[in-house]
Amino acid sequence: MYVSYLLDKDGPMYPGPVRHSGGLNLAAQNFVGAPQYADYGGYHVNLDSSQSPGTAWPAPYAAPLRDDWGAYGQGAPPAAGAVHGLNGGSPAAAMAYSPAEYHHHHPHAHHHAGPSPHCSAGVMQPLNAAAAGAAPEPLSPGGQRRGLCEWMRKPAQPPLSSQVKTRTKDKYRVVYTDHQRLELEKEFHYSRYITIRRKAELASSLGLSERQVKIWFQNRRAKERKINKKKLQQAQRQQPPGWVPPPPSDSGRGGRSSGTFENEPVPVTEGVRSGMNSSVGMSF
DNA sequence: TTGTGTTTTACGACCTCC
DNA sequence: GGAGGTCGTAAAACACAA
Repeated sequence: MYVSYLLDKDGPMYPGPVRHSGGLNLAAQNFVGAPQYADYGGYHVNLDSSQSPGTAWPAPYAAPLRDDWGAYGQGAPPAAGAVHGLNGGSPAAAMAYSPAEYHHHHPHAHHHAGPSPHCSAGVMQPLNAAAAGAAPEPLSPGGQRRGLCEWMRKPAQPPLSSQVKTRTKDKYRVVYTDHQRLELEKEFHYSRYITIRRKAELASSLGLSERQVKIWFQNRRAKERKINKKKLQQAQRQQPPGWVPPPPSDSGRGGRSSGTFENEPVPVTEGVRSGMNSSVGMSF
């Protein structure tokens, strides 16, 4: 699950439909060895502090910060491939990046143990091909898959009036591009709680508002909780009678540090809130 | 084509922490 | 008081079976 839903989807992009039927040849698309994501629920915190936080991300993140609805309609992500399209070389070169690279670009990357799935995978979309007007990917055998780099070909358009919506309007939600979702998933994979800095960077690079990024992470955590809950229920059904499930890790609503996950890093955002638990979630 | 179920954005309410 | 957390939910987008 998790990123896999992106990978096996890769359907039409915004503003078109996003999902497509059936799990398709995702590995060949964006990742090598995409199944590594399958268990990133096993994520845990790596306190190895030898990984010094990187500095601010390089120049590709030049897209202006937007807020809220103003972000909609940014069809094409930044040509630089936003987060990980690192160089201007061949697509393959652009797609590949090493854990070291990741650490360089992800100040908080040291939160994560071991090589990153998608780092080790080492293959990403040829992000920087966008500017070159990459040719569409071949269709999947199922014929429903649209081009992998579909989003690349979408011109940056001003928000249509129909895209600038409030909830009270007839159409109030947009569908994120696969690229946006992929980058968000990647970030989530590295840390379930995004820092303020990373949120700003990601929002800028993806053409989303910080609010959207924040809400995406909230929803993503909720999704994971839902999945974990389902797994737990299934496990309970398989337990012998009398088996007592572990107590819930937390309760309640709200609260910045009330983390409800087992093994959940403390929700920390940025050093701004200096008094926060710095042992886990805070890296700088 | 349509009905139904699931997933994805987005929000409000409520909470905790600074 | 503000920021950001969870929880619950609305509604669009989508998948899929009939």
